Amino acid sequence: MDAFYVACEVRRRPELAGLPVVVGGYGERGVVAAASYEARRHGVHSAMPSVRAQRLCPQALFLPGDHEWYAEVSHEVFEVFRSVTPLVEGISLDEAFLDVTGARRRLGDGVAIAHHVRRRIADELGLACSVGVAASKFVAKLASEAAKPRATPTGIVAGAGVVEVRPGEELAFLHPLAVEALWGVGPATLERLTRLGVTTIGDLAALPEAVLVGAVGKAHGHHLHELAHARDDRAVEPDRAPKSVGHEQTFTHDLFDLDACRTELVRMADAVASRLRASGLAGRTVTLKVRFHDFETITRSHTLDEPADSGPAVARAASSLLASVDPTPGVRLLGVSVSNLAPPAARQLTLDEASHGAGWDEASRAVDDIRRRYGAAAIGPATLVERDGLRVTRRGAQPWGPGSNDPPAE
DNA sequence: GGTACTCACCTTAGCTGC
DNA sequence: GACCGCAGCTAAGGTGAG
Repeated sequence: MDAFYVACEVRRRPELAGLPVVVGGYGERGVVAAASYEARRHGVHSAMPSVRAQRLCPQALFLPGDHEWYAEVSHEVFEVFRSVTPLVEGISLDEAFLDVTGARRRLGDGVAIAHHVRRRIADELGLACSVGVAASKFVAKLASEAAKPRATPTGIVAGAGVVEVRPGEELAFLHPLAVEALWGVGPATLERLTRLGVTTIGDLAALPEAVLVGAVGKAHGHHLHELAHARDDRAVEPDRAPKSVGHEQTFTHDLFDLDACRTELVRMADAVASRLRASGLAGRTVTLKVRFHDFETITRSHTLDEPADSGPAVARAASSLLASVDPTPGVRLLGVSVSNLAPPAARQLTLDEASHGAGWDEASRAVDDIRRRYGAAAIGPATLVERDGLRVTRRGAQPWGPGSNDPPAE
């Protein structure tokens, strides 16, 4: 999808069309989640600190972002995808791979299907998207990038909408592209590749695999070598099970004492556990993430004997990990995640569990029920009520940094 | 000077059991 | 008993995508 979050905003507020619009966290620590092409003309792009975006484009309209609305629109988009083929692998709210092999008899070749999907999304949902057509996932992904509109300082250049890379033409398409266009080449890998004189995918393809492995590691090196030669046989996987569920939050002001940290952890653990139960999952490994004032980030993890899916059980594990952390330099971010996921075990409580509050299955179910009826903020851990009134973190409530729900006056 | 949030995957190191 | 190799697990950190 093209500038998806912005497009969602424009869909419900058509007067925003054609304006420089930025969706994201607005506070001092917020970042840009999406920018309209008009804002991109001024150099604004996603993941840029909002403060900088505002300097680059003072006339831009900053919107706080509404994750629930975007998820709703995304659901409609995916319904269109699934009406074309059941083989849809979602990458994010606004991107997906479609294996259309089985739909070709009904709808025509890949390019015809691409136009069909674009037309339906435009007509039925009022949204624009770009489609790449190719025999492998990563070439299709790069082709879709090539199909998108481009913002330049002088204006917005319309994209082709659909770009096809035919079998046999992959290398001619790939090799002139910058190496950082490849999936898996971020800032760290790019620097290592640059030191080897690699700037294009063609340069990468010319490099012996052993040299690449020496520079970026075995798995990564082999993977990049394969991609540079257009070898990618990964199938479209429609039902990928999640491997971890987590919550993290950057605070408007740093925290300096363990009690304050613990209160935040309880809130996050509660939110994570609630999502685990909603997915019918539980997890054995609890990981605490702490980012300090100077951006140094540490993680501490512990693997439990039994999978946990209750707020108190996750909070207890996270809190005991927190005990080894010195918060006095200032904590800007805390995170809790649960991995090693499996369906919750039906089990007998041990005496220790019963006395330490692991028997929360029934209570958790009741909490879920109340939240379904009365909303996420209707009930939560007592610690939070005592401390600062009940605030229950929902997924996406603070999506792009503190202050994201408090935009400047328009 | 300024860096969100969520998730996946890899690497390395240390430990344990055989 | 000490040591080796190996597999499997855990912990911690790093990297990357969207």
